[in-house]
Amino acid sequence: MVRTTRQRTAVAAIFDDLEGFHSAQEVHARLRAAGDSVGLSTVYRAVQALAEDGELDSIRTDAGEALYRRCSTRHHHHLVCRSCGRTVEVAGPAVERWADRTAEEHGFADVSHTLEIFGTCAECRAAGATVGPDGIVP
Amino acid sequence: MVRTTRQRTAVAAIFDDLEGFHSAQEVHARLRAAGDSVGLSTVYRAVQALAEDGELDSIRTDAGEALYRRCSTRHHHHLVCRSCGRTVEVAGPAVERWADRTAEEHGFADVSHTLEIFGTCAECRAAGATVGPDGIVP
DNA sequence: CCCGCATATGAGAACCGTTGTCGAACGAGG
DNA sequence: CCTCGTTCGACAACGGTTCTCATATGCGGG
Repeated sequence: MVRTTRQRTAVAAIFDDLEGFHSAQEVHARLRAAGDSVGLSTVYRAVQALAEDGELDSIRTDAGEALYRRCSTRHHHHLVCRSCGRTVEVAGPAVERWADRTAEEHGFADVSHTLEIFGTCAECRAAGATVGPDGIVP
Repeated sequence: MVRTTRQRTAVAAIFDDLEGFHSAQEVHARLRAAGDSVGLSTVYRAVQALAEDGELDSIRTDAGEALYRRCSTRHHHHLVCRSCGRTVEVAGPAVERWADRTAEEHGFADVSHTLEIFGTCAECRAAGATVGPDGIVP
């Protein structure tokens, strides 16, 4: 049986006030900062439980860190600046349809997908960030 | 300057004999088993270098482990079975164009993207893998 | 309203993939 | 060959995540 505890409620509440993706560690820090301290293990358990219940969406960074966010009803993706990290939410219904259709054509069901777009934003280019051909910032 | 050493050659060679995605640790174990021992750090460095040179493709599992495989020259994405890990390469020129155009509309340059599609393949469904709404296999 | 007990918590350790360190080995151009 | 900068590799360190286990606490039944 699943219990509704102070801690679980607190973790869920954090995501109500937050846009975008956040790590378990960040949630833990925010709770601690708010004086509503919750153990780190508990935060991990809570975000995992929420993700399993479909209340949170999760992605993994290149560094292998898991990030979560409130699952918005509208599905969208992220356009991320490699240099300053600024994020723009973009929606692409065509991409969704393409992904679902492609998967079904190969006999796959329960289809989901992850899509992230990376680039250098106008401001960072203007600021003279020299970027190599591989997008590596020296 | 980049040197061609026994170790780098050995790592690259491993991927010639292998289909699909494999972890650095697995490569290390295979080399060791073949008697052609290479240090673990070296394997990590080698796969990273190969990935940067575009010779290997990399993805990250849900568990945060990095997997690599020989990359075909054509840009493509992966359709991965959540249950058995089988991968299918899929190409979607429309998606590429959409991603580039969307990024440019927001003033981003040097655009790249990552896209992975997950689902349950026909065989795994037939094998009776009961899959929850979130794709969690019990 | 209270009990019993299964479930949840939390501090810390363990875990595991990955990355850093540094002296030794080695490849390539001279 | 020789020299020198690159690479190797054993090992330690790191960071995110998961496990452990004693303790605390919802919650349904009495």
